[in-house]
Amino acid sequence: MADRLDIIFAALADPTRRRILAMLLEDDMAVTDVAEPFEMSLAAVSKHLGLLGRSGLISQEKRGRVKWCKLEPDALRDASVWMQGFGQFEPVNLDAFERFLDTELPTQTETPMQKDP
Amino acid sequence: MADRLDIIFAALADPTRRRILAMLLEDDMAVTDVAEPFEMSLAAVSKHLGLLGRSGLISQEKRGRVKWCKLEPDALRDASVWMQGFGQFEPVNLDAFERFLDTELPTQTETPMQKDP
DNA sequence: AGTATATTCAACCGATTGGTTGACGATCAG
DNA sequence: CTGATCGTCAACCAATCGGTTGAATATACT
Repeated sequence: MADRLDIIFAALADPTRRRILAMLLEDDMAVTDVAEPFEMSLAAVSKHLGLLGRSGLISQEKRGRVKWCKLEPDALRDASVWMQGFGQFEPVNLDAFERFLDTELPTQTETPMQKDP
Repeated sequence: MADRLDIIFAALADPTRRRILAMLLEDDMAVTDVAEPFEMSLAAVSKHLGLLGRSGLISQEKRGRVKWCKLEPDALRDASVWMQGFGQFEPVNLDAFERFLDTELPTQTETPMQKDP
């Protein structure tokens, strides 16, 4: 019964999940690496990833014993279109985007993943 | 503790609330008139409106005994900017907007409000 | 084979959500 | 004043959410 938009917006309504999406914006990641910077159990993050997967915002592909998580920005298009329906505001704002990156990827002082030696 | 984006996305995650927003896109409305097309109690719709008000997506102004609800599309800008951060997709798509109007304002066969005699 | 790593599953918990109902305070009309 | 209308409040309910823990499964390493 739950509409696709219901699921997408609900998925976006959690800061942990938004942070995960922002992390995946930079690169595909394994579940364990996604979980590393969060102060919660791996199982909790796994649940978040499951929800994101069901919403279509990410895809997950298991290779060997590690499950790779990949951002699927297309899934945001529906939600974006819906919001643009109210859009008296301008489409893209690069300044705002830079602030967005600063805000959503705050203290990336430690590098949880090692892909660039 | 809940971030502004949390509240906005959570507000958008409910089909009743999205439909209310789409209704208010056409015109300001009183609470009772907003509630009319929904198959739920007035109190339930009042709660939805309260949540939308707290999220900033609408404003409410009481004039006499009727409380007028007004869309505040500016509040969507934060969320929109956040989503545009993932935006490989084009900013505005008018075709999609037309489909959006068809989908979100489905059977407007009856006119719940009488403002145009 | 045996052990370590990656991930999920299942049961549980407290808090929140979306809905109901009935009572209630304002405000308007007669 | 009386009565109808507008809207919220309070208490309740079932379902979902975000988290925990411990066990289970599957793959890799040696």
